[in-house]
Amino acid sequence: MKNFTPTGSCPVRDVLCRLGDKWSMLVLLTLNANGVMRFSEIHRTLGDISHRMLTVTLRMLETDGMIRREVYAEVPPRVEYRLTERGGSLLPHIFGLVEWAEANKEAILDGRRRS
Amino acid sequence: MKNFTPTGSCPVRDVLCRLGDKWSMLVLLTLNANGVMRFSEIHRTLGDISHRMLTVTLRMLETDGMIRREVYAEVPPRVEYRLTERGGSLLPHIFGLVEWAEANKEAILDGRRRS
DNA sequence: CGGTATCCTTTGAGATACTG
DNA sequence: CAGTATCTCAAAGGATACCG
Repeated sequence: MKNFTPTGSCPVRDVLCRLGDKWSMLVLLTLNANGVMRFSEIHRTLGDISHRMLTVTLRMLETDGMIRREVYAEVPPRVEYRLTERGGSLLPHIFGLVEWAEANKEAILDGRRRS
Repeated sequence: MKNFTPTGSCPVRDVLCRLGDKWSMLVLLTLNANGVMRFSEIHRTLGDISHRMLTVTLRMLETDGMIRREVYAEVPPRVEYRLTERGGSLLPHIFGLVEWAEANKEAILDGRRRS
C-alpha cells in the first residue's frame, strides 16, 4: 500500500500549494498571454483582485522564481512583471488542467446541481 | 490585451478551485496508487488529515464525479472508495504538475531560503 | 467503522487609508 | 503608480464528542 503521509519534503505539498491559491495561476496566465505587464495592467486584466492581494501574489511568485520584477526609477514609478523561464515551463501543465476542466465542466456542474 | 476578468463561468475558477484545496489531489493520488480503499485506509495513507476533513473532501470529490462511494450494509459498516473514469482522466495532468514540482523543487526552496 | 455536529482557532482576503 | 499598514470579516480546517 503506497503511502502519502507527510514526509516533510513533498513537492506537491510544498510547491504546488502555493499555486493553488486564488490568484497565482491567473497571474501566470495573463503574463503568459500578454508578455511584459505593469502592475496596473495585471490588475485590470484580472478585474476583481484587490490591490493588496495582487502585491502579495506577485511577491510570492517572485520569491519562487516564477516571475521577474523590474523597477524603473521614474516618477511616477513604473514596475514591470514578466514570466521567467521557470514560470513559463509550468504553463503547459496548467494548460493541461484548463483543457481538462473545459472538457469536463458541463458534466461536473450538472452533477453539482443534482446534489 | 487578453483579459481574465471573471466571466461568471470560467472553468479554471469553477472546477479547478475545488481541486486546489488542501487534500483533494492527495486523495485522488492515493486512490490511483492503491485502487479500491476504505475510509480508514485513505485516512492512514494521508496521515495528518482530520477525520472531518476527509469526509468533507470525499463528499466533494463524489459530488464532482471524481470518485465513487459504495456502502456495504454490514456491521461494522464498510465503505469503499474508488476513482471514476473522470477522476482517472485528471490524473495524468496532476502527474504533469508533480513532475514539474519535483524537477523545480530544489531551486524554488533554495530561492525561498534566500529571501 | 464511518459519519455527523459542535466548537474553536487559524488563515485568506477585502476595504480603507497612508507613503515615496 | 506602486506599495505598505491596519482593521475587519468570512471561510478553512482541526479537535472533540457523539450516533447508527
